[in-house]
Amino acid sequence: MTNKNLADLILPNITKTIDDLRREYPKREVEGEVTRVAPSPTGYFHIGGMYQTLIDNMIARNSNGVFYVRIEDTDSKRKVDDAVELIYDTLKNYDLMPNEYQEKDRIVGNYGPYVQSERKEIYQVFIKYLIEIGRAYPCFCSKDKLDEVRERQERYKQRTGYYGPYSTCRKLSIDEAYERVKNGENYIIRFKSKGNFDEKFRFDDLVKGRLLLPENDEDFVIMKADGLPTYHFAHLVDDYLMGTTIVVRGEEWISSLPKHVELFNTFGFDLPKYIHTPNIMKKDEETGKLRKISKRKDPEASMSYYKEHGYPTLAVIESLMTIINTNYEQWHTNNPEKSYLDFVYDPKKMSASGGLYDLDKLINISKTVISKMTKEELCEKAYDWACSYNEDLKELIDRDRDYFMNIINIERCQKKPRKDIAKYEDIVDNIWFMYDDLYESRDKDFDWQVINDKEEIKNILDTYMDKYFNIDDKDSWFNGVRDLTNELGYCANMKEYKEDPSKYKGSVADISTVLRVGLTSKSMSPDLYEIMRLLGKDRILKRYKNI
RNA sequence: GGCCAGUUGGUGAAGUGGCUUAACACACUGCCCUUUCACGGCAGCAUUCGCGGAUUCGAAUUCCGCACUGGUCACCA
Repeated sequence: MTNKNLADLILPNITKTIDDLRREYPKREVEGEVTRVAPSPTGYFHIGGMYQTLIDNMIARNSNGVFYVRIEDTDSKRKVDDAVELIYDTLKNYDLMPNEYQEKDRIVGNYGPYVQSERKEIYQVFIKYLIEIGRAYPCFCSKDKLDEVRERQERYKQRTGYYGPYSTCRKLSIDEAYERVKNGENYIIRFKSKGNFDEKFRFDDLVKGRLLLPENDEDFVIMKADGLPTYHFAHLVDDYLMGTTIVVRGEEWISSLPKHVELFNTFGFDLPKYIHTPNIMKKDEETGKLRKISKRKDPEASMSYYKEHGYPTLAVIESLMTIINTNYEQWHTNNPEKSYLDFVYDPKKMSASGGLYDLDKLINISKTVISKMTKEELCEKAYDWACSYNEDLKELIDRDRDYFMNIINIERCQKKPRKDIAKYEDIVDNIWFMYDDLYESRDKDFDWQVINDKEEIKNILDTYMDKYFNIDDKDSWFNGVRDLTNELGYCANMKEYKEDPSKYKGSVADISTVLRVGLTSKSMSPDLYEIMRLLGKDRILKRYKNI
């Protein structure tokens, strides 16, 4: 009995060789880097995935290379329906569609299939070869037995794992292994390691720099009972065949790097370059400590969070850019008119430690992004969002699109536009008082600030309506306010007022506040004159009289 | 517990032996501008770079030890 016999027994249908596959997937002829993002279809798009996608995309674009998506669905237990759709929807939404991918039955690119479950035979060609040369073997150990061994290792403070003296099935003779497979015993395939844990090797990571890691000596699983490969093996086969030159993945993979290195070396394949990205951290509300952002505890870990709340995609991208490359913000302020697409990513400018994802920062960036949009652009985006997430806003825009645009346009067309909207979700709360029906139905807490006396408020509003009402143009309107201020014994000039406040009942600021609160019920609003102009005389008078 | 990595203000961070009295941005506070709020402008916010020791004329930067934080140790990726 030979290894060849064993390989044929385990994988009888595999007739292709690695050379055949090499001919089917020839070496790429691209000048730039080949990157990939490899999500698992678990029905969840993690912010860390978006972060990596951005990096992959930039590297490929900057170098004139290729960026592709590979769906890693070798874990049938975790697979979720429509998850692949969610991945591509998110990528499209952020305008990050790759050069090569596979969506439904459509394959774009020559290195597919880009879904791992459809590549089973390809992996098995490599696995069969390994069995033939005696570098892989079937393992019949049960889960229970493995657990027992691990417990014993822990008890005796040994390293856990299937290595050295613990790799029992490795010692089985070919004849015995052959018989047991033939008899229908359950098994998986393990890699036969030749490494020595006490020997270290150097490894250069593009972000982490030089690492010193122990060689792998574990006979880890490469093919599961369902015939699909484990991540480690799929990584080898796919990234070799698909010609990946830079692998971008989370730093949790560093500890399995020795396995990958041994695998690549065994086949004599060149190792890709690696970027191990730091984890995205968050401050825990309860303990006050930093921790990895969590799928279960933190809604903002999911990309759906940003969509639901109506953050512009550009704002999310830019906030991620600030933690991807520490010099991004500087670059952005120096090149305000350029798109983030023009930025050249540099792995050396990436922090090696975990970066904190700060929602406050996102809000600030988002306000700036929205303030730079034209009214048409904002209206369109807000409307798209409202169609799925906010009936009220959709209704307001449907009712009168121009009126809506006029409202959001207040203090927009100036060198430093107003920044009061961070997300589409905020819009209704910002403008409801511009609509009579909402103004009638909402609970209003008139926030009068300085002048609180009912009689005085009535006096101010009455005098204003009688004598000084004028919204023809901004100057005459303001002059009216000034005259009103003087007549009632307040100071119309802020400088004079500040020199000696005791000489006056108050200032033009106080009068303006009364006019603003009387009209909007809020002490904070965009430019008062613009609001008045949009509302028109009748509606203003009606509201003032009702107070 | 073994192995690997990280540790600079409230936060993201710049920093690779003297240009650092530690940049810049967010947050916060104050002032100014402004008819109010916001926007904007200015200023304040780490006497100090996790702790201890060593090297050096000189250390956030180099070396050693310790502490803490994170990652990993699956037929999950």
